[in-house]
Amino acid sequence: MTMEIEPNLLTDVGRRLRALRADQELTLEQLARLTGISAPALSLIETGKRDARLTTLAKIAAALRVPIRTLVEDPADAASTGGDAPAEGYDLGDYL
Amino acid sequence: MTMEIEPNLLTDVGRRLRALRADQELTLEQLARLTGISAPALSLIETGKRDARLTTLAKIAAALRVPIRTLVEDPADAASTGGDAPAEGYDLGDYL
DNA sequence: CGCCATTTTACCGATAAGGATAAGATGGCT
DNA sequence: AGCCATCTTATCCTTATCGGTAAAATGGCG
Repeated sequence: MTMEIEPNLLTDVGRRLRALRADQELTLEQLARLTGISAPALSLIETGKRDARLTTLAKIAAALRVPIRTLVEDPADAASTGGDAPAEGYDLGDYL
Repeated sequence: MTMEIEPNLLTDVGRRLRALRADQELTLEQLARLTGISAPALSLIETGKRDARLTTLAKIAAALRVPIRTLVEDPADAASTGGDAPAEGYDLGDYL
């Protein structure tokens, strides 16, 4: 029951990224020039095979003119989480 | 006015992370055990000296029980961006 | 079918992430 | 002042990102 880091995180981010790029009708080559990130690297990220760094995601988000949040999080999930509240009330016991 | 990749992105993320950790009164050591990320690595991220990978941020967010968005984006900025709309209407000309 | 754009995969080299450990800072406390 | 917890910085090591290039899939379209 040890909640392990959502194995499809990278796949989901990749799917969203590809959808956004498709919306703006950009090729990997074009997005590569806009971001300074090579097309092969973008391909790996879109297919969920690469664990991109934060600044890499930021460059992509900037080029696509969307907030980073759009790449990183499922909009539906963002609503369910309520707002921003730290969740509170769960004790770590003496595990620490 | 050419918005260049926000040079203080890492610093901002670090500040938010440290604030969240302080709220839950966790030491770097404790967060390190919760995330599997070493305390020195966490320190570098919090001080904006390290460009963490997406899965690293995800592990931290999970341990702190907040959505990744909370670490990555300023809540004020999230409001100003409107919602999620791709911004549209800006032509790349024949730059591509 | 062949061509061509787009994407994927595979290599290379440089740079950086991340764990481990240990050594300095920093700060609070008696 | 000393002690102690916490945080920072430094070093070494393994592994991964990322750009570049080139080669292989993939997919239209005539």
